[in-house]
Amino acid sequence: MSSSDEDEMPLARRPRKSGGRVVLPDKIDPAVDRQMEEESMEIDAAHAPGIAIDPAKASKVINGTSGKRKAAMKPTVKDESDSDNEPLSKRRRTVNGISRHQLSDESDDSDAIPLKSSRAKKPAKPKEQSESDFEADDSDIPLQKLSKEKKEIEKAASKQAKKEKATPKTKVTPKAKAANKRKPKDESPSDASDSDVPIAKQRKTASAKKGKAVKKEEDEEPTPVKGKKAKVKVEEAAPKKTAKGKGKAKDEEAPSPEGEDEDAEGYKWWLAEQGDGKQKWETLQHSGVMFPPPYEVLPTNIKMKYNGVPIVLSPEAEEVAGFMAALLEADQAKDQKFIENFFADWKEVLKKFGGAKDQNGKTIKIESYDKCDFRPMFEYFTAQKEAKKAMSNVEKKALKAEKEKVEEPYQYCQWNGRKEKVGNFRVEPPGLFRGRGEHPKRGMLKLRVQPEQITLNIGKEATVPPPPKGHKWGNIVHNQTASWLAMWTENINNNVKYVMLAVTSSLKGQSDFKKYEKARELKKHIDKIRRDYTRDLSDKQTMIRQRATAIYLIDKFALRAGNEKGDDEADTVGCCSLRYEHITLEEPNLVHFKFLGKDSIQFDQLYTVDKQVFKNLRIFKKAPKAPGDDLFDRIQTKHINEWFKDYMEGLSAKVFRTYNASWTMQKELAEMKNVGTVAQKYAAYNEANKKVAILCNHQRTKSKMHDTQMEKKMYEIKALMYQKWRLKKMILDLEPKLKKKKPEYFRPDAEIDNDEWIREHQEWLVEEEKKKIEKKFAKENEKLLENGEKEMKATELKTRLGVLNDMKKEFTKENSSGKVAAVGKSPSVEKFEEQIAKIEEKVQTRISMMKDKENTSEVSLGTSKINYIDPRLSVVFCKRFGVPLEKIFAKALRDKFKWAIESVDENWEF
DNA sequence: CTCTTTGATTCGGTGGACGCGAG
DNA sequence: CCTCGCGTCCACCGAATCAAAGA
Repeated sequence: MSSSDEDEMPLARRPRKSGGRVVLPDKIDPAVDRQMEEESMEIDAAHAPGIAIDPAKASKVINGTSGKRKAAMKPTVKDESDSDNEPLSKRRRTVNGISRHQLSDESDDSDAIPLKSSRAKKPAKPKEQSESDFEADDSDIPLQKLSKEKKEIEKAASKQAKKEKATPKTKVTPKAKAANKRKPKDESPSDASDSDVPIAKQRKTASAKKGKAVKKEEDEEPTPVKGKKAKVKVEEAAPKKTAKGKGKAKDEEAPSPEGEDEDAEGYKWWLAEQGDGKQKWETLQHSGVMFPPPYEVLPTNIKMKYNGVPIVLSPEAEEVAGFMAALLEADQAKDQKFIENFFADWKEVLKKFGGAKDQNGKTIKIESYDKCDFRPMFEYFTAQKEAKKAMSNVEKKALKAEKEKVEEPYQYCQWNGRKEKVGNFRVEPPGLFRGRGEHPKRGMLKLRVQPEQITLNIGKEATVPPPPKGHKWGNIVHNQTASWLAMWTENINNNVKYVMLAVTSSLKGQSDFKKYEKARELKKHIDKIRRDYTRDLSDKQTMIRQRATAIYLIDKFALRAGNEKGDDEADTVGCCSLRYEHITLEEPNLVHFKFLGKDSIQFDQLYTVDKQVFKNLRIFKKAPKAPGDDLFDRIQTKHINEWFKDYMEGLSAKVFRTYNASWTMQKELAEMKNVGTVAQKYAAYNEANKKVAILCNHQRTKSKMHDTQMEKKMYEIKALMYQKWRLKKMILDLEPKLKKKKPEYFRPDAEIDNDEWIREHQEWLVEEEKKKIEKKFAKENEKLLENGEKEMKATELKTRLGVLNDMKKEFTKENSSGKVAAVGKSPSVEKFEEQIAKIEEKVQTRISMMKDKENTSEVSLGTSKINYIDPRLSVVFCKRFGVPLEKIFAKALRDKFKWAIESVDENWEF
C-alpha cells in the first residue's frame, strides 16, 4: 500500500492518474480510531448493533431558492424541524414509521431472532481466524491490484464459499469471507420462494380488487366480462406454476373471444402467468430495422470555404463537414476538444475519399480548422429548416403520412404471436458523437451503420426481412433469452446498440412491474439491513467499514453504485468511485459532496451525516491519501452488491434508489389532505414529485433563455405595477382627500418606486405604441394592395403617430405635477378600484408563476416520474383525491403504466 | 453483454395576446 | 364607449424521441 504500488498497478483497475491505490491498512488502528473522534465511546455505544440510526441525524441541506447550487459552500444548516426543503429527514421518519408498521407482524420476530444469533456468533468464533486470513491473503495485494484472472478465481471461490457456508473453510479469500459473514438465515427458505410469492399474491389481490372496483366505477369495458376474466386467470395461474412457454402461449388465446385481443393492447399480462424470466419468447417475427436516408449532396452552389476559397468535396467528406456546419452556433463549436476530434476524423475521411479541391479541380490541402468556413452550409441548413416550417399544412400532412407509411412495417412485431410495439427501430444516423460532459471522444465521427454490421434476432421459423438492396444482414440469430430484435456495434466506444420493444410493450411493462415489486420487497429487509450496516460502520476491518459507509451513503443520499470507468470515458463517479477530492468534511458532522455523477450532472449537496460515518470518512481521507485517490479504496460495487445479495435476491444499489424514491412519494402523498381545487392538488403532487427528483438529483440545465425570460416576466410585472399606480393616481384625481386616509395604498410598489425607471418605462411604452401603429398601418396597406386598392400615404401614418406626442406630453405633465388625470367615459373611483384589483390579481399570479418556474428551472420531474415513483402510487393519488389521471400521466405514460392503472384501488400501498 | 436510466433535442399542440366586429 | 365572442398567430411548454451512460 505504499505509493510505489502505483507503478505496478494493473490497468484493469482504475487507470486514472493517481486514483486507485490502496492507501489504508486492512484494519483500522484503534489508535487512529480514537484519534479521529474524541467522543468515540458515546458514538460507538449509540451505534451498537440493534439500535437504529437516529433519523434526525441525517438531514439534507439544500441551498435555498436561488438555484445556485454551486453556492452551497456555506448553506445554513437546517434543522429537521425546519421542514421545508428536507425530503430526507422526512424520509427517515417515514422509514422508521414503516418499520414499526412492518414489524408489527410476524416478520419482526423472524428477523429479530436469527439476527441476535448471528451477532452473537460473529464476534465469538471465526473472527480471529478470518482476520489473520485477511492479512495473509491481502496485505501485499490490495484489492485493486487484483488482475482479471484473479478476480475470476475469487468469484469462483466466493461462490464455493457460499455453497459451503455452513462449514466455513479455513482458507478463504476476503470476498468469500465477506459473503460468509452474512448469516445463512438471510437467504432462508422463505427467501428463495419469496420472489415468486409476492407477485402471485399481488396478482391475486389486484385482480380480486379489480372485480370489486369495476362494479363501482364503470370503465369502458362491460363489467362482468372483465371481472370474470380476471378471476378465471388467477385461478388458472395459481396451480399452473410449472407450465411455461407453451402454456403461456395458449393462455393468450383465451382473451380473444372478448374482441380482437391478440395484440398487446388487450393482453393483460399482469393477470396472466409469468414466464420463468429466462426465455423471453417462443416465436418472434419482425421487419428488421429502418435505415436513415442516404446522404444527399448539397446543391452545387452551396460550398464551404477554406481560406476563403469555395471548395469541392466528395459526398462523404461533405456529409461530415455538414455535421460540423450544423453545429456552428451550438456550444460544440466552441469546444476545442470537440473540434479537434471532429477535425482529425474529418481529415481521415478526406484522405480516404479524395481531398478538397477548388473549383478548378486543384487540390487544396486542409490543415487548419480555423481556415474552414462552414457558414455557407450552415446557412443552407437554416434556410432548409425555415422552408420546411413554412410549408403549408397540407404539404406537412402529406409528408407526415408518407413518413408513417414507410415506418409502418417497423412499428410492430409479432412476439409470441402477439402484436407488440417496437421501440427504436431506426438505426442511429451518422453524426458527430455528442458525449456528455468532458467525454474525451466528443466530436468524433459516428459512422453510418451498414446492414452488414447488423445482427437480427428473430424466430427460427420467421421470415427474415429482406436487407436493403445490394446488401446482406451481418448475422441472423434466434436467441430466445434476449429481448432485442436487432443489434449492432457502434464505432466510437464499441458499445452495442440494441433495437428493443417499446416501453408500452408487455415485456417492458413486466420488467417495470418486477422492478417495483423488488423495491417493495426491500421494505421487508430494510430494517435489518440498516441495523447491520450501522453496526458495521465501526467494524475493525477497513473493508467492512468502507462497505458499510458506502451503503449508508447509497441508502441515505440515493447515490448510485459507482462502477469503475475507463480513461476513454468522461470522469464521472458514483459512490464506490468517489475520490478524495469529492467530499469535504466540516465539523461537527457535515459532508459536502461535490462531484460529477451520471451524465456529468453535478452532485453538489451538503449533508449532515451520522457521527460514525463522519469519523469513517475522515479516516478514509487520512494521509497519505491525497486528491486522486479513491475514497473507498478497498471496495468495489460488486462487494456491495454481494453483501446485498444475502439479504434479498436481486438486491442491488439501484433498488435503494427505487425504494427510497417510491417510499418518499408514498409518504408525501399520505400527508396530503383531500382539500382544494384539482389544480391545487395537482400542484401538491408536483411538489412531492419534486422532492423525489431532488432526492435522486435529477437536474436539468436551465434553458439558455431562462434568464432572459425571467427578466422579461419581471418587466411585465413592473409594467403592470406601473399601470396600477397610474390608476391609483387617477383615483386621487377624482378624490384627492383619499390620499391622507390611505397613504399606504397610494404609494407605488417598491419595484417601480424609481423616477428614472418610470421615465424609461414611459419611453418604452411610447416606443411600443409606435411599433403597434406602424405594424397596423403596414398590415392595412397590405390588405388594400391585395384588394387592388391603393395604399395609404405616408402622411396618414404621420397623423396616426401623432398620438405619440400626446402620450409624451401627458407623461411629462404627470412627471412634473405628480398627478394623473382620470380618463375614461365616466370615470369613477369604483371603476378604477375594480381595474386595480384586476391588475393586482394578474401581478400576483405572475409572481407565483415566476417563482414556480424559478423553483423548477433546475429540477427535472420527468425522470423520477417515469423511472422511480411506483406508478400505482400516482393512480392511488388520483383515485383518492379525484384528480383526473390525465393530469398526472400524459398519453404515453398512461400506455406505459397500463398495468398499474388497471391493477390498484385507492387503498393500495407501496 | 443486456437492459434501464438519463438529460438533451425536437416536435407539436395550446393558451393567451391581439385584432376585429357585433351588440 | 365598453364588452363579448370569435378567429388567428406565435411563443412557450410539455410530450415524444433520441442516444448516451450506467448498472
